[in-house]
Amino acid sequence: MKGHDHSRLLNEVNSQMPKDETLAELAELFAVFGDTTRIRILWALFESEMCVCAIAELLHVTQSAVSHQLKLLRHAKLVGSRRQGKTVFYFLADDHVRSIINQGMEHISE
Amino acid sequence: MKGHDHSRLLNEVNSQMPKDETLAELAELFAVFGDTTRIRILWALFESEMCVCAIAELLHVTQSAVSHQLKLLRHAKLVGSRRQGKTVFYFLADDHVRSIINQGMEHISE
DNA sequence: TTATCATATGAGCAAATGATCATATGTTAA
DNA sequence: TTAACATATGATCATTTGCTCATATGATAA
Repeated sequence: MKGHDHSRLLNEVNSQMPKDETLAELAELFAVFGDTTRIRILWALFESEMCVCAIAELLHVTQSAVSHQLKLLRHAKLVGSRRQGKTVFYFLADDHVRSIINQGMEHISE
Repeated sequence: MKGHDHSRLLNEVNSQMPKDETLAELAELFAVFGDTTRIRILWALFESEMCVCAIAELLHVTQSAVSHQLKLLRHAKLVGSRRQGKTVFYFLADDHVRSIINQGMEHISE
């Protein structure tokens, strides 16, 4: 046998681990938070809903870039949108977004 | 002038935004959570501290891969380590890790 | 209808990322 | 000291990611 024995610990820990599929989903969710542009978009929406071009102006990035990132945020169900004439307004989907970001802020401010 | 006017909203939102540097730090933190291998490592450490080779065995990944990822987790201050003889034990650094992961789990289980 | 504004999206590219392999470092026992 | 084990790390490579450009779609007004 190679290395020392961990079988007892491994069994114990293994029995408490969620399915790999779940953990992959979780990682995917956090990956969405893991980009400066997207974090800045989310933070902007803390304050109020905004249309795409306002977000682009605010962050000094292309409309295209914002639109691409909003697509990701939508798929992760972190933001919702409503159309009003030509413009589309985006808003935070729910309060998990705030909670998660707040926890993150607490961690880095130490 | 191009597009419609947002100056009032932009000023309002802008005044509430943290520094770009802070937001970048935040994104970097979440990026660490944004990988399946690292999430699985963190989850394993929920249960108890573990040495590198035990983690590698548990997750069926190379010792090298685990070691590289642990380095990232250490730099993000998500895990700590202690040496005991030849083996190094890793453990969760604090409870923010649990809170953040739990919030994430809540979001995806809906 | 056409023109214009607002947003979405596909293609292409440069940069970042995660795994592997080989090797280095650190620790203990013989 | 040497041998064996445990961990760390540098180099390399394939994949992923985020941006830009060009263009498509959607909506309104003239």
